[in-house]
Amino acid sequence: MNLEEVARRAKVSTATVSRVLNNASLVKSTTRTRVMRAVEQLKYQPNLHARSLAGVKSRSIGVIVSNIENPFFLDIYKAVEAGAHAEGYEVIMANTDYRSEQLLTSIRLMIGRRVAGLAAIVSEMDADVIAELNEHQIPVVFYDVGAPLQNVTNIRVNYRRGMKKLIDYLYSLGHRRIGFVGHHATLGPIHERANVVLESVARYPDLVVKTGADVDSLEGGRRATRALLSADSGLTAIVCVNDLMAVGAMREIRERGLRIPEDISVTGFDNVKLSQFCYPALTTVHIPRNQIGQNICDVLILNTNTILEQEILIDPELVLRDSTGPTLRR
Amino acid sequence: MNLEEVARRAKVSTATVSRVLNNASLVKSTTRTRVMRAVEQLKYQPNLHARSLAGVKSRSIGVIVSNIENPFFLDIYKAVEAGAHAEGYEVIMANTDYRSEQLLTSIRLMIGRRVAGLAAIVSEMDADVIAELNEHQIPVVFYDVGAPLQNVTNIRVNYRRGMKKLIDYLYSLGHRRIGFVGHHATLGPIHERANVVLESVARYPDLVVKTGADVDSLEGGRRATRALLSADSGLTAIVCVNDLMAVGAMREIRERGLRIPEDISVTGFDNVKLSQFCYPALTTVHIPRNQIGQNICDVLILNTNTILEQEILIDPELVLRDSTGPTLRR
DNA sequence: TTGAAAGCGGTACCAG
DNA sequence: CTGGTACCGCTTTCAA
Repeated sequence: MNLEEVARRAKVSTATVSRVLNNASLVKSTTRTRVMRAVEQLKYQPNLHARSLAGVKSRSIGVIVSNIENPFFLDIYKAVEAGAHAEGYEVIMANTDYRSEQLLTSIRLMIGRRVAGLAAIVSEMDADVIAELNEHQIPVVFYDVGAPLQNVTNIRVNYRRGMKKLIDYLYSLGHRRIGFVGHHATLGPIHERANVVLESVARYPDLVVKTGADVDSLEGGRRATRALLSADSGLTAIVCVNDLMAVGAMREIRERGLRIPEDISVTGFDNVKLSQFCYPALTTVHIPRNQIGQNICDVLILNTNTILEQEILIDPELVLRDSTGPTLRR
Repeated sequence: MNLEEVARRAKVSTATVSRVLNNASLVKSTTRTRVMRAVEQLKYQPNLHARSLAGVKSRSIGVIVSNIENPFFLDIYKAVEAGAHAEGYEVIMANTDYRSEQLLTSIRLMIGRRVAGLAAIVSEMDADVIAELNEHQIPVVFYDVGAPLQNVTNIRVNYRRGMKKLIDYLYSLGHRRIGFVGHHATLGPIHERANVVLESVARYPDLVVKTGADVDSLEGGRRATRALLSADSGLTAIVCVNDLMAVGAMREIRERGLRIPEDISVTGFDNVKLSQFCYPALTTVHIPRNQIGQNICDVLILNTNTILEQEILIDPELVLRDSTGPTLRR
């Protein structure tokens, strides 16, 4: 089923059919309806590959995320999709599961598809990946990683500030032995969230921090917490790298017969919807996913980046709920 | 950046470059390496649109879901993706948010992309959508909807049985006033899950059922439950159409100062991971998402459907946890 | 207002 | 083993 068949049926040339379909230049209304009817009858759907090959400007952007099971990434994806659809763009999603070879594969796939722009919301990132991306013209937005470069925009959240607020708050509540639950990708020497927690030991000499990590999931949060509490039963607070893992952490704590927050406080990060619906509701730090998604669309589709090589900085704020409280233990 | 540039640099023809890239027919190893080097240096990525246009068999399948925010759909998607990747296929995802115009749009997009197969995991479905799908040759798998047709496979879960088990269990616990929380798409006259609940009134003459609905989300579950309890504070159990909404329901119940399950029992459906991590852990019905995803791949990629127009039936089983218990109220 | 034809970037068949 | 070339389906001048 192709243009030619439609053209034959409508007794016009393929050029005319094409014109009608792209409601472009003047076509006599009688021929137009004739063509429309043929299209209708044949249930013709244009071959999108041929269309993009023929040199039309690409009408799709790519979004690569580290873990689509984490609502944080899903929210950003959905925000991008909403913005893209509003401009008549399609978005192609890819998931890396924090594996950097998969990131490379995904990037190549996107390039192969000739997307108009690419957003990489990932923690794993090699220098050569960035280099490869730079070879191709394509506009890119990085979140949370990546160096400023030609035609790449960096969106970063000031995790440092967010984490600091969290730690200060816990310290003021009397917590002195804190466990940090991360996932493997957050434990590299580059990663702000874990680092801030570790560094706060310098600011508070009487503070003790233990760190643990597992995969980024409910299960992972639970396992990491189990390991942490088994190794040090004196912890009075568990700081999690994100809300998802925090919900897993709470599960483990409850299972040990401990109360939250009376025995142990728990904090998350991101402020995903789930953090309001779990029990107890989670103290966390809000990351504006919608805004991030919108920024991505602005840069990739509207080209609203007045300055290329731009950096968008977001200052996250604390959200106090019921999973944190003063220590009753010493 | 195209084949020709690579060919020129390697001093061979485009045909040869193509051969090397598709590690096909015999190519002298010295030329092969020469080509490889050119590809490497130019960081050449083949244009996938051109490639599929050139008539190679499509290496991608489409998956359309009603609500990607509901982990149930996400799990199926991921299962399909895993199976597809194992066979070297890509999967393109589309989300309808339960809107049937969006379903039509998505289907057309998939056809336009010339996917090798299409899975529609959706509740919303018009007859004309099915008809349109039937015009094109493409193999299709429906979940939960759709009539048997040429080259379409239907996967269905015996919701009837699952729901019956749930209701029987609650009845045996002493519950006589039950609220059902659905989302709009489940309240049509076609929909098994809601129907079974309604029909059970015939089996148990002293049973009273109230139904409510909202959007398929945590929030929706909460709002629907709020409406239900405001209208009838005598309900002793809330049966939810899925786990996501059940978690929302539990939130509302707690907020009213009621205990689960002492005051009100709650049930979910699907047995998503979250149902084990919420508090209290949710009594639910297990739907094997991995198996469904695998079935989809089998049919769409491996063509393991010996009989076309096949129907795969799944019998779901009850999972008892902590959100249900005997009624203490009358 | 419409048609003919030249690509777009690959693949694969046919010669050599 | 390698090159030439005819498509694949659509868009877009250029002419008529």
